[in-house]
Amino acid sequence: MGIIERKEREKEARRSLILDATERVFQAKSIQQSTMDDIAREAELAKGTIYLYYRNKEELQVGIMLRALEMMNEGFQKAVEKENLGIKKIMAIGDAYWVFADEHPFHFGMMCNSDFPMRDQISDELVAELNNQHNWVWSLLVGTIEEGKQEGTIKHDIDGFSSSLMLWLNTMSVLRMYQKVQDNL
Amino acid sequence: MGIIERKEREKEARRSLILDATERVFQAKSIQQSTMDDIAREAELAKGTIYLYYRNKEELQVGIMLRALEMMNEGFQKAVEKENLGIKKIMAIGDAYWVFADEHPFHFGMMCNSDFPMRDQISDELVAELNNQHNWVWSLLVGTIEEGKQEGTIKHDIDGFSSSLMLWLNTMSVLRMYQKVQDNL
DNA sequence: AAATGTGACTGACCGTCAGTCATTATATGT
DNA sequence: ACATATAATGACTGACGGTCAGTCACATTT
Repeated sequence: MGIIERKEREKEARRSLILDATERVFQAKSIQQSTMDDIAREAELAKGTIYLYYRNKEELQVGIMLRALEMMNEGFQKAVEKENLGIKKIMAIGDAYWVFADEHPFHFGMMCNSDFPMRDQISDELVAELNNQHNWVWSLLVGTIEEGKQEGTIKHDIDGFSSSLMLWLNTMSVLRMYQKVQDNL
Repeated sequence: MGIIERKEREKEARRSLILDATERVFQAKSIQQSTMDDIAREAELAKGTIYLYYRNKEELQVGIMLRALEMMNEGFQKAVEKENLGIKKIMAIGDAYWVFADEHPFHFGMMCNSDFPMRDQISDELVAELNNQHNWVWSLLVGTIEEGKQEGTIKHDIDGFSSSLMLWLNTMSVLRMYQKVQDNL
């Protein structure tokens, strides 16, 4: 049945267009200030239609977070592919991180937004996708550190898990704060 | 005229009691979930009365942020007083920071809340008080580093300003992220 | 001690906005 | 052409942040 598949594609396209509109509105006003009516108007749809594709405003927010994560992970993937040695790969990921935050401040901001929506108001699918993306980047970090240890470019006594955690926490949070400080002055 | 002064004191006490109630409500539910009616009920006042003391919900939030900053700065003050050498003082401040985040997680969370209210919705007095507290802790850091340099316990080629910034960004943001990660797992 | 003034306090009310649902429009199958 | 299913709509609802005309206890004046 090609019809069902076509409908599926169309539905997916709609979802994407709605997210596009949401991004534009969120970027123009703040998230708080943006209303569902704004988003509906921007998407050229009735408000009720939005709710056929996203359960509530928070799902829209998570949808954009997901996009941001995917964009960043893509950048990581490319960064890793360019290098051969584990230690170089880790450094390339670090660079890609800064580049992403610099080139896509809006998406970076969305990605590490701290007033994170309650999980139970979000559809299981979205939560699962979020977890997927998080796991992917996580195992990339841990895996690359392991790789470096095998090659000898990273010391053996370094624990992949905890050093990934520290790397992650540090860059993520410092960048975020730095951005915040820049905004306020 | 003692009456005016008494009224002034009473007004200040009310403000404080309202903040107490707000803290209890914010702690029980999230900030978003808390309604002004909740706070009024908790404070045993009519909703309108709250608005005689605070312009809006966000001022209440800032009020609590201020309390948190004051608490932390007090801890810093005590930490500094216990030590003689500049380098020791800096380390004592670092310890005090961790202790504060550990012992007052709610206030710590409020203090570095990222969905910071728009400044123009907040009374000038509150903004000024916030700036006071920020400046105080800032000059404590920079001053202490200078002190250490004079004594020779901190290297001369260290720039007080930028290293304070890095110290601050690092501890503040790492701690915050760390707390967040702990919350979510 | 009566009249007048003050301002802290109240809670019914308003505008806004997230979210719903009965109705209408459109596409598909026979 | 008709029946059925699916998609889209927008008027409506309820909740919430914020307002304001009115009340009342107490201070001040006459």
